[in-house]
Amino acid sequence: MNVTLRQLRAFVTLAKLGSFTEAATALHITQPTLSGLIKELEQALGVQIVNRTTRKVELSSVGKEFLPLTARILQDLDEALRAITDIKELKSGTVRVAAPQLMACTLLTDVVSSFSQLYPGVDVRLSDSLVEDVLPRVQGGEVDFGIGPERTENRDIAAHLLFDMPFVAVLPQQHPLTRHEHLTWAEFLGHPLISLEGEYTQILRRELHAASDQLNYAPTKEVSFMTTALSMASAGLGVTVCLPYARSLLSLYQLQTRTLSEPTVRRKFHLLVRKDRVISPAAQAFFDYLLAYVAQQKWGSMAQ
Amino acid sequence: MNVTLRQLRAFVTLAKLGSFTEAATALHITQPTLSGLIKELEQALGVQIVNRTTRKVELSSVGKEFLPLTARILQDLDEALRAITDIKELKSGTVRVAAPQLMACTLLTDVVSSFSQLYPGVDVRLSDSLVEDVLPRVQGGEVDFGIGPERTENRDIAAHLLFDMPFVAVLPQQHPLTRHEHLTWAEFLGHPLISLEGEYTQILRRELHAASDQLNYAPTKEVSFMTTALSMASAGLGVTVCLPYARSLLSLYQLQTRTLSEPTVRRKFHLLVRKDRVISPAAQAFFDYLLAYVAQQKWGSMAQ
DNA sequence: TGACATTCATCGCTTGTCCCGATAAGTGGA
DNA sequence: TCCACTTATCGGGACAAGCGATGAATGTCA
Repeated sequence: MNVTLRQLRAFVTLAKLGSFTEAATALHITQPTLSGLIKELEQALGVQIVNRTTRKVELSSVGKEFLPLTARILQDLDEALRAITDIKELKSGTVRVAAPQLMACTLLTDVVSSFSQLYPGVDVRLSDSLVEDVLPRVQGGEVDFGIGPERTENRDIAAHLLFDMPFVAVLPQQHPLTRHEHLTWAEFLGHPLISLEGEYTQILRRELHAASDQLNYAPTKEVSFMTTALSMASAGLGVTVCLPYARSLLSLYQLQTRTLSEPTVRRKFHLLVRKDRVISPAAQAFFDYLLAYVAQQKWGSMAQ
Repeated sequence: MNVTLRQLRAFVTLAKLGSFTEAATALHITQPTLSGLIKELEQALGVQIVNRTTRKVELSSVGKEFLPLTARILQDLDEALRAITDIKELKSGTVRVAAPQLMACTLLTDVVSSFSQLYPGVDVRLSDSLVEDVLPRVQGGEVDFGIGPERTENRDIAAHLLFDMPFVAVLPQQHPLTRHEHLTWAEFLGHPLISLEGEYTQILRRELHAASDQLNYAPTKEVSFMTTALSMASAGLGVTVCLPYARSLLSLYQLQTRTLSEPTVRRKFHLLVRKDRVISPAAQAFFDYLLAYVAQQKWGSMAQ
């Protein structure tokens, strides 16, 4: 016979109320059942812990030693369950998200700030990463999920489409091109161009070239981070292209955007989650919130 | 559905071993049973705590939070059970005994010292009391049991006979009476007598007088404690009577004892226990030990 | 690429045990 | 000595726990 939680609860309640009948009522069991539980507990312990006559119930000396120990155990258990409930109900918890630097400082900052108002107990940790670092961080379990552009299929990672949006032209205020409501790439590429080092530029150049031999995506300046590119554009050093999710930063720099067509070049971004992991309730909530947030944005109208 | 200890144990073991099959073996249950236990626990908590595929088992983020809490609870429970076992096996525990002062410093000191060698973990606390304070201390629950002379029947207190022994004469060395092997009260009472104040003397006088008009128990000195009386007798200030259980003290004072007859006056001492209480294993052990110790003494041969 | 080995999940079935109601037994008070 | 009240015991019915068999998923090796 083994000690059970029910027996311990019975014992503590009995000790507190000093009566089998009352304690049984409090525990929502019958008095014979409680009697049996205490008896079982005493058998399991091998010692009598309650001195009882039909008139009086009191703890034996062993029972007096045992009571605080059990009371503490039950209290700790309740606390543990409450901790879990808090996590479940998003009163506490942590979400770790890896996202490219530009997204971290624009879209995600917006989302995090409104999510945090809704769930003040949840700690959202943004890991602003290089694009190529997002996937490893998800795979390594450093973060609950990541956000990244399209990737080759990965066995371990599930990808949920977050958005699919077209590149827009980014122009300083008063730039001649701002006179046009819409731009074509051909019109746009005639101006000094700031772009990013690496894949970003190469893939874009390839796509444009594939659409038309005439289109030559040839940046005059290349920097590492889009924030730098935007800053430079704001200073009148050139034009650049980016995705409309960076809206908040664009307006901060007082930059204008225009849709770019012929061709329309789109980028998909995905939420990346490890398939073998169930993410925490907080992470799940943020995940859902992010999807809903993005869904209600009208990126199409971003060309202001 | 409620959380059970078995579920928690299953969870902790599973977390430690990282495999349902292994953990099930360790817990001496089958794998499907363990599977069910974890499922129940997750249902009870309302959250998934283990991410599992057929190839890998690992804790979810919630599970990682829950693990230390449950591990601690189980550890505390084990400790509590061990504490009870220790008490049961007399590796720890406390005995509180109330006894008259003379008995505390003689018989009981001897018993306690040999009992303590046998059960070093048990703490025996002697409460050396006035004879009339023993019973109240037992009744009030201050002590596990008491030792006292015969009393009127008491509803709440059970009395176990500890011993029944005759008064002996206590003589300084070289006292003229030591020449006799045995004494009669008539011979004895002819010498300067030291006795105790109160009931002790009065009852004795009454008993002797009832046996023979000739016997007049008339102390020349009265003190409060037998230890004082013995000390005075040792100094040659008179003779006194006491019960042979004080053997160790008598030999310390180098006092001689002689049996006293015509009449033989006896005193019973009892172990006094509250009827409504089950005493602790340590107290029970000491109780038994004391009875056995006394039983093997040959008080009759005390007249050296 | 496919068969195999391994591991966890699911499903009936049996066994046991848990709890309840009824009732007995014990105790203090009138 | 009876009554009121409290705990202990007992028998039966319902429920659940655990087992074995089986299914499903996944990594491995030929």
